[in-house]
Amino acid sequence: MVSTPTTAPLTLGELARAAEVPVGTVKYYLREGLLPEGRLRSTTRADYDETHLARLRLLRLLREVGDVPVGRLRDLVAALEDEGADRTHGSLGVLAAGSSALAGPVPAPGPLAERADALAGELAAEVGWDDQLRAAPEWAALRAVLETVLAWERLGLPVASTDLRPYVVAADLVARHDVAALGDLDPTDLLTQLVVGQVVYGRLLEVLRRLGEAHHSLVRYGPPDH
Amino acid sequence: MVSTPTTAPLTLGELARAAEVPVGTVKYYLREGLLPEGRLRSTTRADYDETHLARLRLLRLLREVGDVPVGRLRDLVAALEDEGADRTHGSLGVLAAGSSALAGPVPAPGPLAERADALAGELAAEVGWDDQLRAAPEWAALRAVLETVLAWERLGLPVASTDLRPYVVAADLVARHDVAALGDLDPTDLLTQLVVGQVVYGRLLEVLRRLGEAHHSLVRYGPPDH
DNA sequence: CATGGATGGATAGTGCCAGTCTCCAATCAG
DNA sequence: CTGATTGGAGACTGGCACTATCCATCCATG
Repeated sequence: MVSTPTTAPLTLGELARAAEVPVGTVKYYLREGLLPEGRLRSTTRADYDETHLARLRLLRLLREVGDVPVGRLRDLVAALEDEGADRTHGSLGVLAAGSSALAGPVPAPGPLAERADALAGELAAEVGWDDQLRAAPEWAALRAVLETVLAWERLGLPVASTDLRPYVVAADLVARHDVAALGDLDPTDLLTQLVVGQVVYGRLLEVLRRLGEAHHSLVRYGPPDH
Repeated sequence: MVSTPTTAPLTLGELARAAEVPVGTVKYYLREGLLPEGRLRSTTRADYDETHLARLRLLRLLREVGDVPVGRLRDLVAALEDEGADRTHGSLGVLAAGSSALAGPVPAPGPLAERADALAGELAAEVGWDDQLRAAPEWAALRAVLETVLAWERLGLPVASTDLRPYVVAADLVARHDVAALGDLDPTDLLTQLVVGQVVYGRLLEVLRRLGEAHHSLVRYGPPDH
């Protein structure tokens, strides 16, 4: 259950230094339960190992690159840990838990829920996504976003499923690749990989899109006539 | 320069009600300069028009859907306004200004900058993006993200340009569509449209990606064996 | 015409978040 | 031996995005 450390144990200070994080922050994460406690060797000495270091690095990555709030990190850590304990869920269960921990709570359905849901259905059909997904929390998240989009329709946002097609196609392309890239790891590492991928490559996609827009504007409007 | 209002003027309270925002918040935006002042009609009466309403709605959308911090909204507003005044930039100029206001400041290059830059070059070549882009702020943003990705390479993140290909392809697909969808509006509206699109469809892309991952996990791992 | 409830404007205060600081007694390293 | 570190608990900070409170008008209504 507890994997055997293969390297020399670290003190809190060393741990902090190794991850390039202030000691105070590490203490804070410990307090918040984001980082499991070290094995206490005396009143003033506790041992941490490379699993702590990996966890700490993960936490920092998610905070710095992904701006993931500490509260959501806690949910994520919960998913990570009760995976270790409880194996009743398959890989999909872990992934689902982790993914929805990252996504956070979904706003309640509003007045446009119906239309949003129908639109979501059209979009999913566009790329042949499974109908079972309608029960997933991700579906609810999609519905929520589509509601906002619909609310803005009257102000000029295009919203027909054909207007949105490129987004689903792009998402499907990326998602297919993401899942294919998941190695055949044990569920915990798999979850880590998924989360990191979602956050880091999410940022990547964002900046690539912006750069792409810059390129295509250049093509359409010509170089700046300063 | 100042477009003529076509509807009856609003008082601050009416403006707030129309946008479903607390009056206090509107006052706050006024203070922060996010919203231009109304035309003062007496000590206790100022008139606002539908341009104020549109602006206010835009601000709320960006904050609520996009989590855009108020500071960046200020930059955005600056881009919006000095577009009105100063026409020396073409459409591209406006778009660039708005886009980088949204993106925020780019972190300084680190030790991996060289490799990141080379990688960025390979990615751009993959989809035939213009070389001039190397000078754009978006390029620097891409470099910054790639640096983080590279920093995580040793911990298992794949990073070869072939691994990243799907992301660029998807980004190009979306960006091409985004730019094509920009109407032939005057520059200010164009900028608004770009910004809204970047934020709203950015969220959309995010949730679609998650849903797509759920679908493809389902395909790969089968339904949950609860 | 009086008057109660806005309104514009200025200033101060709130709640939350993510750390950071300060102490402390215990203990380790030189 | 002794000065620096450590783990641990608590209080404190700074930034952000609002809210709340005041106040001197002012306007709309009866």
